[in-house]
Amino acid sequence: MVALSISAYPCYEKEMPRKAKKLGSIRLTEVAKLAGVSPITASRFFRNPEALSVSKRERVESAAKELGYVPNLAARALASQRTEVIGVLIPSLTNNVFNDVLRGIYDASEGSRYTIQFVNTRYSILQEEKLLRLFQAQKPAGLIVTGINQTEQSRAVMEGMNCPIVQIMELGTDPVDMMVGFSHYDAAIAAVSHLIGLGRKRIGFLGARMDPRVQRRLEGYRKAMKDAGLFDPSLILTTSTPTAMTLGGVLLGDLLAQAPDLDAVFCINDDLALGVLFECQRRGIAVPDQLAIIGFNDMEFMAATVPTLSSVRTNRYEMGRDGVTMLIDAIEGRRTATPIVDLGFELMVRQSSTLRSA
Amino acid sequence: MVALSISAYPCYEKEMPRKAKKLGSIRLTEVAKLAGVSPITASRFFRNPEALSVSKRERVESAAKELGYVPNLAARALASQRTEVIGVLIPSLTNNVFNDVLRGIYDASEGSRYTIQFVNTRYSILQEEKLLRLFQAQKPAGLIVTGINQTEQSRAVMEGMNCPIVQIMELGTDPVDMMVGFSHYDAAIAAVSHLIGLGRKRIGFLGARMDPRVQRRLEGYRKAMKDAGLFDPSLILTTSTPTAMTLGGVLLGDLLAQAPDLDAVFCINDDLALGVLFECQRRGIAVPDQLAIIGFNDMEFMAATVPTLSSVRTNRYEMGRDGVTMLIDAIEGRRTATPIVDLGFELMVRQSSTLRSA
DNA sequence: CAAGAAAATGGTAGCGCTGTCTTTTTCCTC
DNA sequence: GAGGAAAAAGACAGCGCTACCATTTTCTTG
Repeated sequence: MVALSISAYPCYEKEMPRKAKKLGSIRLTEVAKLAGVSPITASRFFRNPEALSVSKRERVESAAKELGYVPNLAARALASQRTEVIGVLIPSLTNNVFNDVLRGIYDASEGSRYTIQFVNTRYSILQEEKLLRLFQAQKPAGLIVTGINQTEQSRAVMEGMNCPIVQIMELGTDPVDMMVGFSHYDAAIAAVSHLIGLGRKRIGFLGARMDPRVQRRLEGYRKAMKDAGLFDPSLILTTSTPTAMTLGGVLLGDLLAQAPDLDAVFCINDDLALGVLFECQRRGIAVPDQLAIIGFNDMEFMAATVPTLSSVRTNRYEMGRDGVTMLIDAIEGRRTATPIVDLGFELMVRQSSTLRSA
Repeated sequence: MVALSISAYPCYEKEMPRKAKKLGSIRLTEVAKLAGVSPITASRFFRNPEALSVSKRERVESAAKELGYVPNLAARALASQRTEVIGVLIPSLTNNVFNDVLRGIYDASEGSRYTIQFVNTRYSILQEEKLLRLFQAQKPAGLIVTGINQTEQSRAVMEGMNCPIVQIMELGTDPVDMMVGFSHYDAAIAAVSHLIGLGRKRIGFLGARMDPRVQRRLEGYRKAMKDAGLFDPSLILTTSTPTAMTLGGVLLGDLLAQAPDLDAVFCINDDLALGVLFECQRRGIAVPDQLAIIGFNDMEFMAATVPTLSSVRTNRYEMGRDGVTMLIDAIEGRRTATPIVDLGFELMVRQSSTLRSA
C-alpha cells in the first residue's frame, strides 16, 4: 500500500528532520546480506521468483521472513517508473449504485497486488478531467472510469496514458480501451414496454439528478412511448436535485398536478420508486390498480415492499467485479478477445406493475 | 496522487524496459532551470512558498505552470521518508452507514494535500490487523480506524506507528490517540426508554450482524429493560447474518413466534425497521397501534415512510468529516485540546412509535 | 569432454526529490 | 554607512530500489 498524496501542489509547514536513519529499517540490502546473495537477486525474488535457483530462492525467502522485510514501495515506484495502483473515478458516494460497483471492484481486486485508489468526480466532467490529470502524472497500472461522457481533453489524457482503461456503467461504440456495461436506453424501453403491454396509457417519467445515463433512460422512455403513440411531454418530470426517497413523493405530487390521469410511472431509480409508493399510501392511491410503479436498478429492498416493486435489474456489482478483472488481465498482458462486454439487464416484474387486487 | 500497491510481495512477470527517459518528463530541475533558480529553491516553492522571496516565488510558479509540472510523488516519498496518505480502515462497503462516513471523510479531505486510501476489514479484526501492518510499512501521515475492538497486536502496531490515529464510530475510555463517536449503549437506552415511556411492555430487540457496536446497543437494551422490570430474554432475537431489508420481515416473523404478545420492537438499524414495517403491512399488524417500531441511524428514508419511522439519529457523516479534520489537524501539529469527541445522537420520534389512529 | 547456448547472478548507475548544512543576500539599527 | 542578525538561496548527498548490461555458472549436445 501507500498512496502518495493526490494534491499536486502541497505545501508543508516546515522541513522535517531526517530522522533516525537505518534505525532498524530493514532494507533489501539487509535481506540480501543475510541470504548471502546480491541485492539485485533479492530484488528479483520479490518480482519474479521463478528466475532464481531453488536454493537462493529459499534463502532469500527465509531471510526476508526472519527480518520481517517489507518493501519500500516509494523506492520501488521511483526506480521502476510505475506503480501498482488502479485508479477508479466514480461520480458519487451518495448514490448506492456506486456502492455496489465499488464493492465489486474491491472484492475482485483483493488478493491481487493492486491497490484501488478511488476518487469522486461529483458528477462533474471537469472535476473528472482534473482527477484524470493527477492520475496521469502518477502512471497508474490501470484506470476505471464511469461512463462514456468525458471531455475531449479527458479522452486525450486517457489515450496518452499508456495503461489499460475500462469504462464501466454503460456502453458505447467508441471505447477508449475496454468497456463493461449495459444499454440504459434498451433497459428503459423494456421497462416502459412492459407497462404499455399491460394496457397502461398515461405512463409518467420521474427523473432526478439527470446524469448522462439517466438521460439515456429518458431517451428510451421517449422512444417506447412514441412508438406506441402515447408520448406526451407533460408526462415527464425531471429535476437536477440529487435523488432521495423523500424526493420520490414530492415529484409524484408535482407530476400528478400536471398529469392527473397518470396510470403508471417509470422512476429512474428505486429510491424514487419507493418514495412514490409511500406517497401513494399517503394519498390513498392504490398500487398498482390506480397507479403502476416500476423502478430501476433492482436494489435489494424492492422485493421486500408491500406491494413488491417492479424494477430493472442492473448488474452493478458485476460491472465492478468484471471491470477490474478485465483491467488486471489487460495489465498483465492477458487481454480478452472482446473489449466491450454487455452485462445486460433483467426486467423484474413484481406486484407494483401487475397485481390486480380483485 | 498515486498509491503504491498494498501487496507486500508482488511479483511481476518480467522486468520492464526502462523506457523513454527524459522524454518530455518535466522534472523539478527543468522548472528550476526555466525559473532561473536552483532545484532546491523550486522544491521549496512547492512545500513552503513563504520561504521564498516574492520574485522567485512568482518565477517558479509561472515556470511550473508553463511546463505543466507535476511532482513525482514516489520520489518525494522516498526522499522525505513520508507520504501524504491517510489510511482508512472500515469494516464494510455493504452497510450504508459506512457510506455516509466515507462521504464525510472524502468531503473533508478534499482540497487538502492528503489522499485517502481506504481498505475493507470485512468485520474481521484479524483482517484489520493484517491491513494495519501493511499500512504501517508505508508510514501513512495518519490513520482512521473503526471502533475500539482491535486485537492486542493491532494496538501495538498502531501505538508504534508514530502518526496520529483517530478511532471513529464509538467511544471508549482508552483511545489509541483520538476518538470521534458516540455511545451506542446510551443511544439504545434512549430508544428503549422512549418506548417504555409510551407504556410499551413487551419490547423486542432485533439484531443482525452483531458487530461490537451492535452488541453495545443490545447491552443498552438489556439495561433499560431490566431497570424497568421488563426484561425477558425471549424478546431478543439476533442473527449473525448480514443485515438487509428483507431480513427485517423474516426476523419479525421469528420474533413473533417466540413472543406473540410483542407490542414494540427496537431494530438495530433502519433497514431492519423498514423490513419490519412492510412485514406488518403484509400481516395486517397496525403500526404503531399494535406494534411500535423504532430503528437506528435515522437514514434519510425513515421520514418518507407511511407511517414515518422513529429512529435514533447518528451523525455518521459528521463522524467521518470531524474524524479526518481532527486527524489532519494533528498531522499538521494543531492538536485539539480534547482527544475524545462525543458527537452524540438524537432520538427522532415519529409516527411509528407515537401516532395512535383513533 | 569441448564448445556453445541458456540460465543464474552481480555491478553500476540512477529514478526525482528533499534534509542538512553552507554560503550569499537582504534588512535592520545605531 | 558599518556591523551584525536574519532571511534567502544553493551544494551536496542519498532515500531504497530496479533497469540495464556484464559476468559467471549450469546445462546441453555433438
